Amino acid sequence: MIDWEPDETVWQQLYDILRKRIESGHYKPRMPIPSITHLEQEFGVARGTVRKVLGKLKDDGLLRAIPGKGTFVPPRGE
Amino acid sequence: MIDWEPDETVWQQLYDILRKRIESGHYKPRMPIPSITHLEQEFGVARGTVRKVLGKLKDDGLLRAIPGKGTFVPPRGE
DNA sequence: TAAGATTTGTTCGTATGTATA
DNA sequence: ATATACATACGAACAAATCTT
Repeated sequence: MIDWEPDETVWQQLYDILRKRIESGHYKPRMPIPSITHLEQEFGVARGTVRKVLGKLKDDGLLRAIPGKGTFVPPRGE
Repeated sequence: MIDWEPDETVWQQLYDILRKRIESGHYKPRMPIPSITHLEQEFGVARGTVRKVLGKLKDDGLLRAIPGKGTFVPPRGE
């Protein structure tokens, strides 16, 4: 999934992948996405890289994190 | 704060600034100073530059870093 | 009530690559 | 060539919130 001889950086590629999963409905509103630890393992990247991407998606309003619970796709319009 | 057409290098200027903050008591003993990430943002410099300066202040005995916790001003005499 | 597991959040430590002067 | 400075990316430890047993 991640290209290790990249035109784009790792975090940019991961951003694109997760954004598509949200916008395509693969990750559904009101549902938690996989945990940071799970995403690290799924994509073989470091925690910091995952957190950087999730931070940007939060800035975009596409995700909302709740400490101790998980990271959610907000319901539409909220 | 940082002069971008410098007589001194960026890291030297940052060293002077942080040293003054420690010696003036602006950063107090037993208290953590702002994180590396915070200092990056406060001064608009790169992580490597902050780490270079903190490394020198540690060599001087003016700071002590504890992984996962923070970077502290040691109590006097310790 | 207490203890453990899970999850997000934060921190320092380290390495590599690129660009510039 | 060397030093400066930036960005990226890795790892590890610590902390706090939440939930379950």
